[in-house]
Amino acid sequence: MPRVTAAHGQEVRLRIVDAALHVFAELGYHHATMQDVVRASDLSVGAIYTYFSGKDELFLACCDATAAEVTGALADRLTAGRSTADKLRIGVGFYLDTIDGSVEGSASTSLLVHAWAEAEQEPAVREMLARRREQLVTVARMLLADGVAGGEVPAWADVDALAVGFAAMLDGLSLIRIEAGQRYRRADAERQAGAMIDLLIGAAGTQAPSRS
Amino acid sequence: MPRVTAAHGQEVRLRIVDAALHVFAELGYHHATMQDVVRASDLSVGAIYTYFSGKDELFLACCDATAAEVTGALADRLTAGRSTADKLRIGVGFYLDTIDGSVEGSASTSLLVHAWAEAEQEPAVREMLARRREQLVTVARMLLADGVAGGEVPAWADVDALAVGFAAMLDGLSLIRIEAGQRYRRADAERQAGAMIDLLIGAAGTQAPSRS
DNA sequence: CTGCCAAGAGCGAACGCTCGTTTTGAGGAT
DNA sequence: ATCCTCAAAACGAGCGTTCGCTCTTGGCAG
Repeated sequence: MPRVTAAHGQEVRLRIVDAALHVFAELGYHHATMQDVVRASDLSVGAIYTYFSGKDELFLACCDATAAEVTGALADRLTAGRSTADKLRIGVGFYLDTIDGSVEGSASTSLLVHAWAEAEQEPAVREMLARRREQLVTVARMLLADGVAGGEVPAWADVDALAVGFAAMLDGLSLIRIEAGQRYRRADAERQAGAMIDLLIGAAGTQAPSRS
Repeated sequence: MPRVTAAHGQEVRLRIVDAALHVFAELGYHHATMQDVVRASDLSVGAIYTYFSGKDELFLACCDATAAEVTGALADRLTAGRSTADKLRIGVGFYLDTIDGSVEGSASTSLLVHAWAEAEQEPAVREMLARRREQLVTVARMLLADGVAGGEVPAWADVDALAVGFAAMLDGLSLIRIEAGQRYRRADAERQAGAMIDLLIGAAGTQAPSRS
């Protein structure tokens, strides 16, 4: 019979994940040590090992936590947009927020890039990324399909392909953010994604180009 | 006065980099050990340390080597295209080749993703990535500017922003490739990038959309 | 052309250190 | 008194790197 309630257990788990999130995001998976997590969480080694089997499981829990949080919040924000172009811009804005870490509990990009690096070695990480991808692409596809239905996006557009391409661009922008370091300006990223959206909207009502 | 020729030194250096390239690409920067590199190169620990000051310098040399090789080969291939759409498609095709490792001496994506992960901790890695980015974007910008001049790309397009966005999408596709693992199909990636190109070409001759 | 010799390339066992994990014992709630 | 949780010390594996030795090389004297 456990001496503490199950709720308390969840609370401690959350506290650990939250601490680990910041540590992993700042130092990266490999440079971060369990001691760092211990310090950040104000707990002890033993406590962490009673809740997580090891560093890798902890890392996975962090990734899962952010991914869930982010996709949930995205759906909320999208309801605010009226036109498809609006919603796309809101979506981009939100994604850039998560990059900055402005979204509650997510230093998401700094974390994700380490997940991608680990993905080749750790199937569990890869699966987590694949789930995230599916959610991201699904949202994009919905938005684009609505746009086609409303005549805002050209009818000949390959919606499935564009959705993936769009999602890819967003992740690519987050890589650029890393490369830019201090020089990163959010407005630049917004303009770059916006240019793509303009292309989408601007091509509405045209004929499909011939593949020469 | 060196006891061996400078040419021989370069040869050994190349041999080490080549071996390290494969090891890093397969295992990742952190999981790869110097012993792995030693085995792959058929040399000894000492030999490697006479040519490189440490693991990090070796990794950087690998990144530099692929980046240089890739951008060089890209310029070659682009001369084959006639229209801007053609050249863009060739560029995309080439990029996807480097992802597959079809391009000589580059398992480039598997390597780059580890570079991105390290970039936050290692300024030298970040600078290397920034250089690569500049070259990539420059090529894209040139292509797009030509397209505008030739009327293939809408005159109102924000060429600078689109060039960055396009480059971002390519890197994003390589992340998707990692996520997909075995399920990756090159044709899919070609279609996704192609859809973006179609958008660009399809919007030619239109008016700029109003920012509602 | 031939043999000699220092300089430095190549080698790999050993080192020291870090870090993930385990273990043990104290503390507190029941 | 007892059981559970947590803290902290200790462990041991694995890593990058060093260092002293051996072997090879290429200029050079004869």
